[in-house]
Amino acid sequence: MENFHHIGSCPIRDVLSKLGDKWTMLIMVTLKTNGTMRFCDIQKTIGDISQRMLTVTLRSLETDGLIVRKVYAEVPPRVEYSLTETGYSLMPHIESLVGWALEHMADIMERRGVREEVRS
Amino acid sequence: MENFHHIGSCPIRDVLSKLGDKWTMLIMVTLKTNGTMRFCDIQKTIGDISQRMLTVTLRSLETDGLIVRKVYAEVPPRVEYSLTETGYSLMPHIESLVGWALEHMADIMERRGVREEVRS
DNA sequence: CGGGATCCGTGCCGATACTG
DNA sequence: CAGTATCGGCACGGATCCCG
Repeated sequence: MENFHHIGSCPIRDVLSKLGDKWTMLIMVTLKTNGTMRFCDIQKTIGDISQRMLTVTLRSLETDGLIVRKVYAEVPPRVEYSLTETGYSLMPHIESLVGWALEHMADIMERRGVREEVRS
Repeated sequence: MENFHHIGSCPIRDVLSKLGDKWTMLIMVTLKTNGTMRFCDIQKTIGDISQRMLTVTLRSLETDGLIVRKVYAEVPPRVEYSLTETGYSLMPHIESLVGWALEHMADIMERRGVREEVRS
């Protein structure tokens, strides 16, 4: 853990720019939990993701080699997504982070004041 | 690791909304590496963070109880920041994620094509 | 069913100027 | 030194329409 930043590339910036967006982690956790899934099922599981963002994020994950996209030549079309080995190797670290969140997020929310209300 | 999402709060969304922004993790890693630091030193270490974003992010981290802010009644003013116990407890999980990034980011960058060039 | 293309609002963040 | 205040760009992401 050196002082990476400031020169070329920084692993913190890299990992955050890839996985720090609104939907990437949610999709990967969903795929890890449910295994291979179809486009529509992922969308229904997450619930409030738009078609556009699901497509965009899936494409990005596929490009990065974290998920695989498998198209079946049928009508109606069927496309299935699943984690790659690399994608799978990321999950323990995420779960570790989620574990921390489950322990401390209640306190953090309380400090910050829950008077932000519903807002949505 | 259940299907948290869609109802009330989701630990993934929580943790990402708190730590997923551009500077939070960088500041925490900096503080973990260097220990107690002054405002100006943090800024110089990170290099390209603006005064505004450093202030805003530090305040947010303080509110969440991840760092402590200690003001000394001197002239010129001196303010020191350091990780709290809670903040410290987060770092191993981050380092674990950074470790993963160091192993796989090169491949990911290669896949994505480094033809995005410099851009900055 | 599983997208692609387009338009557009919001909010993050940077730049700048000023202060105790 | 360590901020606060204000303005504004621009990218992220939502809504909508269309297609094979």
